[in-house]
Amino acid sequence: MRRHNRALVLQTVAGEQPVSRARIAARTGLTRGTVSSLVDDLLAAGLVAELGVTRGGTGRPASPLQLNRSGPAGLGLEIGVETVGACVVDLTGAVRAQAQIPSPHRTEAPAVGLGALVSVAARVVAGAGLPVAGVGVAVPGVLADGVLERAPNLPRWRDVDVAARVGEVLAPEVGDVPVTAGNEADLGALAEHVTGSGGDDVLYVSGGIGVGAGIVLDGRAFRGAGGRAGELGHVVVDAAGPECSCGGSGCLESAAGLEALCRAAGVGDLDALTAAAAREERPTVEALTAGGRALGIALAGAVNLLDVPVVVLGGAYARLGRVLQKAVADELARRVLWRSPVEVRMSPLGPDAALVGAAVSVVRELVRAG
Amino acid sequence: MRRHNRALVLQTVAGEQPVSRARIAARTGLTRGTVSSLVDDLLAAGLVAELGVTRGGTGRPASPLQLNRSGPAGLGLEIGVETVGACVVDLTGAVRAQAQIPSPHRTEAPAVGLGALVSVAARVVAGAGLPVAGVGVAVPGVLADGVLERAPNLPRWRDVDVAARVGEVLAPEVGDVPVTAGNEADLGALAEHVTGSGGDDVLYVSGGIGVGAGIVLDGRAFRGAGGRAGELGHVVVDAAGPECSCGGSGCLESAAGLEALCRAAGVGDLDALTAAAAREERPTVEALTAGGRALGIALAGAVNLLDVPVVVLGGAYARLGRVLQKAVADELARRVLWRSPVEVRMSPLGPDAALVGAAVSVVRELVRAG
DNA sequence: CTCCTTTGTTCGGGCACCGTACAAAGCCGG
DNA sequence: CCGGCTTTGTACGGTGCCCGAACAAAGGAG
Repeated sequence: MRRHNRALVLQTVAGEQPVSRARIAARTGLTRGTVSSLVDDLLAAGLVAELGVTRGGTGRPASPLQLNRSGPAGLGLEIGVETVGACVVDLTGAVRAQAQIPSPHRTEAPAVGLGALVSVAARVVAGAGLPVAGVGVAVPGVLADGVLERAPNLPRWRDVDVAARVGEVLAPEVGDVPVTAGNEADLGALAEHVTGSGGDDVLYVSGGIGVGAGIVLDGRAFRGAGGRAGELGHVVVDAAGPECSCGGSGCLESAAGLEALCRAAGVGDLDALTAAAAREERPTVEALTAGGRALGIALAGAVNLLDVPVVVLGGAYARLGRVLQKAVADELARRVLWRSPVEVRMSPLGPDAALVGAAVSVVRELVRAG
Repeated sequence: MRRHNRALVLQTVAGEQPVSRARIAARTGLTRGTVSSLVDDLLAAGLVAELGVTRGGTGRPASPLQLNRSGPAGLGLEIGVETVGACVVDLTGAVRAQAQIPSPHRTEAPAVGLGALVSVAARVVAGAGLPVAGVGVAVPGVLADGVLERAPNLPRWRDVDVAARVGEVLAPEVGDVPVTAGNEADLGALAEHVTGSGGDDVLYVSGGIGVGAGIVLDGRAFRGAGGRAGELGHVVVDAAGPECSCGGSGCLESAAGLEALCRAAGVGDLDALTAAAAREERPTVEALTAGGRALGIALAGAVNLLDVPVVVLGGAYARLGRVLQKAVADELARRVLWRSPVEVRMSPLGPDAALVGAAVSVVRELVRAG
């Protein structure tokens, strides 16, 4: 009960800072006295801090409160296909330290990757100088209860209990804090939702060799009954299209995955594709237009089904500029049933979204729990 | 606070009846004393009833509680394309009275339909003999805040505030009770979820001239940010397919809508199609197989996106038998990424699902609120 | 017939919130 | 320069509601 109200107060602070005790009382419906008492708890726990600055108006100046930027922080980790990364965000969600190093997970066993993860995490934690209250790990694959069930690009990690293993190797660094693992696209969606100052419903698409979607509904990540929601890559965009490794045919990945885009544009990798897109070379523009159309078709289906007002293009897509964005937006405008336009944004976080999202998921949970 | 706990107790009774006070206490974590006090409230409100039967075991016999079948009931209404219907369900969700009459909404103004609705509602309410605590209205169209925003098959009802209008005309019959309006497919999904004894996540597809989906996530109807979620009919199943009235091409409706199925099978209407399907006539079987494949493609996309374990085929589809079900299930098995099979059920409620769902939504809300 | 088990009720104790009253601290007008 | 005004934050009694323990009730087992 008190716990609930403490969380309510904390969320109010998070939603509008700086804010006075009196304003919190007005917003939550609690009494000023009750709020004072709850705020005392939060101050003692180090979750909020008092500014002390008394910028005037009429009446007694308020004593403004905000989330404690030196308080407990979240450590985000990412296990990419060929990299590991780490970042620390404070309670406000601001990134305080970040680093990334290469790590060949396709060829090396998980133990090697975990070693790399520890080293980069240690550096980042030391750099930030904040107490770590929890760890989030982003992984490109399907998780069930923290166990990696399916990860096409991380074959040696199959059936690894990521959360548990990371917790073990990281214990010397950060102590015995809760570790959660999440899908890369889901966490990317969360990051875009939080930093994007967007609404409470976002469909985030992470482009890469695979195409995954993260869904934020009503302000929280939606993972489905089995934690596997968001597999957009194998939506059918052309029933007559090529066979796919998934057993179907005409999947989105075959038309708008990174490999298909590179092949159609006649370039070797994402960097070359990005450069060619920036120069607006003819075959690349055509390839991106065709891929964007396919993506738009798949997204239109998802938007019609979920009624989401904002679509964010992230991952590799974030680097491919306006040609892609326009093709997607055109197709959405044509196929979405309602007239209020669906907004198509390029991800401002780009390839860091998942990493930041992993860290943000931790502090978000801290704030939610009070 | 007390309200919250009262609701908790009521939901426990709803989840497992009959049930003793002591068992409720064990389940909820409250004290037996507290539960007793809360149950007294619920008895006074007429929401639960005491059975009085004391079937023995060891120890003092319990006094079993269950939802009051004579207590407040929900009135469900449906405005179909050419019919109006009404039904009353008691607190347990059991249908206590039901009726349907024709009403040509395509040609007549809403006022005429409302008149028909009142007459059928009055009959059903009298037949059930229970106090009506609320009204739910199912409508085949997109609603925003109770206003019918888009309803292709109900052109004269456009922009009508269904909930408000129904509330006005029904006030003499049932008094001043809350009226809510909902999409037909959403309410159908709710009904299947509640009666189907299924899990908390269901994707319900209502086949007809249009194809709509109702989504139940985590035990509650999901309507999306703008209340328009579930438009499955215009998912693309074949980019090269025919143009559609929605502006796109190759939409599911063009391949698996009722009109397409009839045309492909060479029959005139749903009744003929149903009969031909029952006789397993060759062209009909082929038409249903092709339609079922298209439906399966669209559903696979939705399932991959939402990770829903159960798909229910309802509306007209409920009458089309195993041929359709098999084609859908085959396509789902092929295209859904995870190996745990997606269950494909035929709706047991059939065409009544939306009507029952409208009534169920009312009592569900009563139970949720305590 | 007596004991035992389980149920439902009753009664003090305490926690948390509410309402009100009061001190604090800066603006504003004379 | 100073008193009123306004708004903020704190202190104190009152109340609602839940918990824990003790107690009466009601039937089965030996």
